[in-house]
Amino acid sequence: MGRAPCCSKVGLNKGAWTPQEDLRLITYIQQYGHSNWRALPKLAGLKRCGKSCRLRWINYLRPDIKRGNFTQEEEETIIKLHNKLGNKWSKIASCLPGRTDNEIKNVWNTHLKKQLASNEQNAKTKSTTTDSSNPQLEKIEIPVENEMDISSLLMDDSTSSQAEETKNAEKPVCSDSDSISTFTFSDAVNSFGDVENDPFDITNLFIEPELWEEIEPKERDIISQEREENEGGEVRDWFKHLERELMKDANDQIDPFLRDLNFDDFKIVF
DNA sequence: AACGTCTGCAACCGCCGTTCA
DNA sequence: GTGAACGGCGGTTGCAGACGT
Repeated sequence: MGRAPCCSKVGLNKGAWTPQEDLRLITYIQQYGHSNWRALPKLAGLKRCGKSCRLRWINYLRPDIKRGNFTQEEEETIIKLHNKLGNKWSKIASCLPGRTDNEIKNVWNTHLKKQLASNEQNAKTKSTTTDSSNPQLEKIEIPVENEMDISSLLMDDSTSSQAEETKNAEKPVCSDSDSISTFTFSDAVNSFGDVENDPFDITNLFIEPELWEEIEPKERDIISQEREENEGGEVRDWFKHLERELMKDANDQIDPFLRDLNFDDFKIVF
Protein backbone atom coordinates (compact mmCIF):
# COMPACT_ATOMS: atom_id res chain seq x y z
CA MET A 1 0.00 0.00 0.00
CA GLY A 2 1.63 3.21 -1.15
CA ARG A 3 1.50 6.50 0.60
CA ALA A 4 -1.20 8.91 -0.34
CA PRO A 5 0.12 11.86 -2.32
CA CYS A 6 0.85 14.92 -0.22
CA CYS A 7 -2.07 16.67 -1.84
CA SER A 8 -4.38 16.42 -4.77
CA LYS A 9 -2.40 17.52 -7.81
CA VAL A 10 -5.50 18.22 -9.85
CA GLY A 11 -5.92 21.90 -10.66
CA LEU A 12 -2.75 22.97 -8.90
CA ASN A 13 -0.21 25.31 -10.41
CA LYS A 14 3.28 24.00 -11.09
CA GLY A 15 6.53 25.55 -12.16
CA ALA A 16 7.81 29.03 -11.56
CA TRP A 17 6.03 31.16 -9.01
CA THR A 18 4.44 34.41 -10.14
CA PRO A 19 4.91 37.65 -8.15
CA GLN A 20 1.22 37.48 -7.26
CA GLU A 21 1.65 34.05 -5.75
CA ASP A 22 4.75 35.18 -3.87
CA LEU A 23 2.90 38.15 -2.50
CA ARG A 24 -0.02 36.03 -1.39
CA LEU A 25 2.29 33.61 0.38
CA ILE A 26 4.30 36.33 2.11
CA THR A 27 1.16 38.17 3.12
CA TYR A 28 -0.42 35.08 4.59
CA ILE A 29 2.68 33.97 6.51
CA GLN A 30 3.29 37.46 7.87
CA GLN A 31 -0.25 37.53 9.20
CA TYR A 32 -0.84 33.97 10.30
CA GLY A 33 2.51 32.17 10.30
CA HIS A 34 3.02 28.70 8.82
CA SER A 35 1.90 26.19 11.40
CA ASN A 36 0.31 23.90 8.84
CA TRP A 37 1.83 23.82 5.37
CA ARG A 38 -0.78 21.51 3.95
CA ALA A 39 -3.65 23.76 4.91
CA LEU A 40 -1.79 26.95 4.06
CA PRO A 41 -2.33 27.10 0.28
CA LYS A 42 -6.07 26.69 0.65
CA LEU A 43 -6.28 29.29 3.41
CA ALA A 44 -4.07 31.69 1.47
CA GLY A 45 -5.99 31.14 -1.74
CA LEU A 46 -3.05 29.60 -3.56
CA LYS A 47 -3.38 26.88 -6.15
CA ARG A 48 -0.22 25.24 -4.93
CA CYS A 49 0.78 22.16 -3.02
CA GLY A 50 1.74 22.77 0.61
CA LYS A 51 5.18 21.40 -0.03
CA SER A 52 5.64 23.79 -2.88
CA CYS A 53 4.69 26.70 -0.62
CA ARG A 54 7.08 25.54 2.07
CA LEU A 55 9.92 25.22 -0.41
CA ARG A 56 9.23 28.59 -1.96
CA TRP A 57 9.21 30.26 1.46
CA ILE A 58 12.31 28.50 2.78
CA ASN A 59 14.40 28.82 -0.35
CA TYR A 60 13.37 32.18 -1.67
CA LEU A 61 10.90 34.35 0.24
CA ARG A 62 12.15 34.17 3.82
CA PRO A 63 13.36 37.65 4.81
CA ASP A 64 16.60 36.31 6.28
CA ILE A 65 17.79 34.72 3.06
CA LYS A 66 21.28 35.88 2.21
CA ARG A 67 21.55 36.88 -1.44
CA GLY A 68 24.56 37.15 -3.66
CA ASN A 69 27.57 35.00 -4.43
CA PHE A 70 29.12 32.77 -1.85
CA THR A 71 32.21 34.20 -0.20
CA GLN A 72 35.46 32.30 -0.21
CA GLU A 73 34.98 31.61 3.50
CA GLU A 74 31.57 30.14 2.85
CA GLU A 75 32.91 27.94 0.07
CA GLU A 76 35.72 26.73 2.30
CA THR A 77 33.19 25.93 5.00
CA ILE A 78 31.05 23.96 2.57
CA ILE A 79 34.04 21.99 1.33
CA LYS A 80 35.20 21.14 4.83
CA LEU A 81 31.75 20.17 6.01
CA HIS A 82 31.06 18.15 2.88
CA ASN A 83 34.24 16.21 3.46
CA LYS A 84 32.99 15.33 6.89
CA LEU A 85 29.25 15.01 6.39
CA GLY A 86 28.79 14.13 2.75
CA ASN A 87 25.58 15.29 1.11
CA LYS A 88 23.95 16.38 4.36
CA TRP A 89 22.96 19.71 2.87
CA SER A 90 20.63 20.76 5.66
CA LYS A 91 23.32 20.19 8.28
CA ILE A 92 25.82 22.14 6.20
CA ALA A 93 23.25 24.90 5.71
CA SER A 94 22.71 25.13 9.47
CA CYS A 95 26.29 26.34 9.75
CA LEU A 96 25.89 29.01 7.08
CA PRO A 97 23.39 31.61 8.29
CA GLY A 98 21.10 32.84 5.55
CA ARG A 99 22.00 30.07 3.12
CA THR A 100 19.57 27.32 2.22
CA ASP A 101 20.29 23.65 1.75
CA ASN A 102 19.06 23.90 -1.83
CA GLU A 103 21.39 26.78 -2.58
CA ILE A 104 24.36 24.99 -1.06
CA LYS A 105 23.50 21.84 -2.96
CA ASN A 106 23.37 23.80 -6.21
CA VAL A 107 26.66 25.56 -5.51
CA TRP A 108 28.29 22.26 -4.72
CA ASN A 109 26.98 20.54 -7.84
CA THR A 110 27.66 23.41 -10.21
CA HIS A 111 30.88 24.94 -8.87
CA LEU A 112 32.68 23.30 -6.00
CA LYS A 113 32.52 19.72 -7.27
CA LYS A 114 34.03 20.81 -10.57
CA GLN A 115 36.67 22.89 -8.85
CA LEU A 116 37.65 19.97 -6.67
CA ALA A 117 37.74 17.65 -9.68
CA SER A 118 39.99 19.96 -11.66
CA ASN A 119 42.08 20.50 -8.58
CA GLU A 120 42.59 16.77 -8.22
CA GLN A 121 43.44 16.58 -11.91
CA ASN A 122 46.03 19.31 -11.42
CA ALA A 123 47.41 17.51 -8.42
CA LYS A 124 47.86 14.35 -10.48
CA THR A 125 49.65 16.12 -13.31
CA LYS A 126 51.80 18.03 -10.86
CA SER A 127 52.43 15.10 -8.55
CA THR A 128 56.06 16.06 -8.12
CA THR A 129 55.23 19.32 -6.40
CA THR A 130 53.17 20.03 -3.31
CA ASP A 131 52.06 23.37 -4.63
CA SER A 132 48.45 23.93 -5.55
CA SER A 133 46.90 26.82 -7.43
CA ASN A 134 43.97 26.73 -5.06
CA PRO A 135 45.14 25.27 -1.77
CA GLN A 136 41.92 25.74 0.10
CA LEU A 137 40.13 23.43 -2.30
CA GLU A 138 42.43 20.50 -1.71
CA LYS A 139 40.68 17.38 -0.50
CA ILE A 140 40.86 17.20 3.25
CA GLU A 141 40.99 13.71 4.73
CA ILE A 142 39.01 13.63 7.92
CA PRO A 143 38.14 10.37 9.68
CA VAL A 144 34.42 9.77 9.91
CA GLU A 145 33.05 9.38 13.39
CA ASN A 146 29.58 8.78 14.66
CA GLU A 147 29.65 11.70 17.00
CA MET A 148 31.35 14.81 15.77
CA ASP A 149 32.02 18.39 16.60
CA ILE A 150 31.52 20.40 13.45
CA SER A 151 33.10 23.43 15.04
CA SER A 152 36.49 21.76 14.88
CA LEU A 153 36.07 21.32 11.13
CA LEU A 154 35.60 25.01 10.69
CA MET A 155 38.80 25.93 12.43
CA ASP A 156 42.04 26.32 10.61
CA ASP A 157 43.86 23.02 10.10
CA SER A 158 46.91 24.56 11.67
CA THR A 159 45.02 25.39 14.81
CA SER A 160 42.81 22.35 15.05
CA SER A 161 44.97 20.45 17.53
CA GLN A 162 45.30 23.52 19.64
CA ALA A 163 41.61 23.99 19.39
CA GLU A 164 41.03 20.46 20.63
CA GLU A 165 43.04 21.23 23.74
CA THR A 166 41.20 24.41 24.48
CA LYS A 167 37.87 23.11 23.27
CA ASN A 168 35.88 24.38 26.21
CA ALA A 169 37.58 27.73 26.32
CA GLU A 170 37.04 28.50 22.65
CA LYS A 171 33.71 29.57 21.24
CA PRO A 172 33.00 27.42 18.18
CA VAL A 173 31.75 29.05 15.00
CA CYS A 174 29.08 26.42 14.78
CA SER A 175 28.26 23.15 16.42
CA ASP A 176 25.99 20.50 15.00
CA SER A 177 24.01 19.83 18.11
CA ASP A 178 24.23 23.08 19.96
CA SER A 179 24.57 25.88 17.45
CA ILE A 180 21.84 27.93 19.06
CA SER A 181 23.59 28.29 22.37
CA THR A 182 26.81 29.54 20.85
CA PHE A 183 25.66 31.68 17.96
CA THR A 184 25.41 35.26 19.11
CA PHE A 185 23.97 38.32 17.52
CA SER A 186 27.49 39.57 16.94
CA ASP A 187 28.29 36.39 15.01
CA ALA A 188 25.28 37.03 12.85
CA VAL A 189 26.30 40.62 12.25
CA ASN A 190 29.79 39.53 11.30
CA SER A 191 28.56 36.83 8.98
CA PHE A 192 26.25 39.24 7.18
CA GLY A 193 28.43 42.28 7.35
CA ASP A 194 30.20 42.10 4.00
CA VAL A 195 27.24 41.24 1.83
CA GLU A 196 26.86 43.78 -0.91
CA ASN A 197 23.41 45.19 -1.52
CA ASP A 198 21.91 43.14 1.24
CA PRO A 199 18.34 44.48 1.28
CA PHE A 200 17.68 43.44 4.85
CA ASP A 201 19.08 44.79 8.03
CA ILE A 202 20.25 42.19 10.51
CA THR A 203 17.96 43.65 13.13
CA ASN A 204 14.97 42.78 10.99
CA LEU A 205 15.83 39.12 10.54
CA PHE A 206 13.18 36.65 11.58
CA ILE A 207 14.48 34.92 14.68
CA GLU A 208 13.01 31.64 15.87
CA PRO A 209 11.65 31.94 19.43
CA GLU A 210 14.10 29.34 20.78
CA LEU A 211 16.99 31.22 19.22
CA TRP A 212 15.65 34.49 20.53
CA GLU A 213 15.82 33.08 24.07
CA GLU A 214 19.48 32.30 23.57
CA ILE A 215 20.49 35.77 22.47
CA GLU A 216 22.29 37.80 25.11
CA PRO A 217 19.80 40.13 26.88
CA LYS A 218 21.88 43.15 25.95
CA GLU A 219 21.81 42.16 22.30
CA ARG A 220 18.08 41.46 22.47
CA ASP A 221 17.54 45.01 23.68
CA ILE A 222 19.52 46.38 20.78
CA ILE A 223 17.55 44.32 18.28
CA SER A 224 14.20 45.22 19.85
CA GLN A 225 15.05 48.90 19.92
CA GLU A 226 16.12 48.95 16.29
CA ARG A 227 13.10 46.91 15.30
CA GLU A 228 10.81 49.44 16.92
CA GLU A 229 12.47 52.12 14.84
CA ASN A 230 12.31 50.18 11.59
CA GLU A 231 9.21 48.13 12.20
CA GLY A 232 7.68 46.88 8.98
CA GLY A 233 10.20 48.61 6.77
CA GLU A 234 11.74 45.42 5.44
CA VAL A 235 8.40 43.86 4.70
CA ARG A 236 7.16 47.06 3.12
CA ASP A 237 10.25 47.25 0.93
CA TRP A 238 9.75 43.68 -0.17
CA PHE A 239 6.08 44.29 -0.90
CA LYS A 240 7.01 47.37 -2.88
CA HIS A 241 9.52 45.35 -4.86
CA LEU A 242 6.86 42.78 -5.62
CA GLU A 243 4.39 45.50 -6.47
CA ARG A 244 6.84 46.84 -9.03
CA GLU A 245 7.26 43.35 -10.43
CA LEU A 246 3.51 42.98 -10.62
CA MET A 247 3.11 46.23 -12.50
CA LYS A 248 5.71 45.25 -15.09
CA ASP A 249 3.19 43.08 -16.86
CA ALA A 250 0.44 45.37 -18.01
CA ASN A 251 -1.76 42.41 -18.85
CA ASP A 252 -1.85 41.22 -15.29
CA GLN A 253 -5.03 41.82 -13.41
CA ILE A 254 -4.67 43.14 -9.91
CA ASP A 255 -5.38 40.39 -7.43
CA PRO A 256 -8.43 41.44 -5.35
CA PHE A 257 -6.82 39.82 -2.32
CA LEU A 258 -3.86 42.13 -2.67
CA ARG A 259 -5.59 45.26 -3.87
CA ASP A 260 -6.81 46.38 -0.47
CA LEU A 261 -3.65 45.59 1.42
CA ASN A 262 -2.44 48.19 3.83
CA PHE A 263 1.28 47.58 4.12
CA ASP A 264 1.40 49.40 7.44
CA ASP A 265 -0.60 46.54 8.97
CA PHE A 266 2.30 44.15 8.64
CA LYS A 267 4.89 43.73 11.29
CA ILE A 268 7.77 41.39 11.81
CA VAL A 269 6.55 38.11 13.25
CA PHE A 270 8.35 36.80 16.31
C1' DA B 1 20.20 36.38 -37.24
C1' DA B 2 19.42 31.60 -36.29
C1' DC B 3 20.36 27.62 -34.22
C1' DG B 4 22.49 24.35 -30.97
C1' DT B 5 24.80 23.56 -26.63
C1' DC B 6 26.00 24.63 -21.99
C1' DT B 7 25.20 26.30 -17.37
C1' DG B 8 22.94 27.73 -13.19
C1' DC B 9 19.26 27.44 -10.36
C1' DA B 10 14.37 27.10 -8.95
C1' DA B 11 11.19 23.69 -8.36
C1' DC B 12 9.52 18.97 -8.23
C1' DC B 13 9.50 14.09 -6.74
C1' DG B 14 9.69 10.46 -3.77
C1' DC B 15 11.40 8.62 0.35
C1' DC B 16 12.21 8.84 5.40
C1' DG B 17 11.51 9.99 10.32
C1' DT B 18 8.42 11.75 13.67
C1' DT B 19 4.08 12.59 15.68
C1' DC B 20 -0.36 11.52 16.99
C1' DA B 21 -4.90 9.49 17.09
C1' DG C 1 1.05 -1.49 17.94
C1' DT C 2 -0.43 0.52 13.71
C1' DG C 3 -1.01 3.53 10.08
C1' DA C 4 -2.17 8.12 8.39
C1' DA C 5 -0.58 12.81 8.28
C1' DC C 6 2.92 15.82 8.07
C1' DG C 7 7.45 18.14 7.73
C1' DG C 8 11.91 17.58 6.13
C1' DC C 9 15.57 16.00 3.18
C1' DG C 10 18.36 14.77 -0.86
C1' DG C 11 18.33 13.55 -5.75
C1' DT C 12 16.77 14.95 -10.03
C1' DT C 13 14.56 17.59 -13.63
C1' DG C 14 13.33 21.33 -16.58
C1' DC C 15 13.62 25.90 -18.00
C1' DA C 16 15.70 30.33 -19.08
C1' DG C 17 19.58 32.87 -20.17
C1' DA C 18 24.41 32.82 -21.69
C1' DC C 19 27.51 31.44 -24.91
C1' DG C 20 29.46 29.49 -29.12
C1' DT C 21 29.20 28.33 -34.04
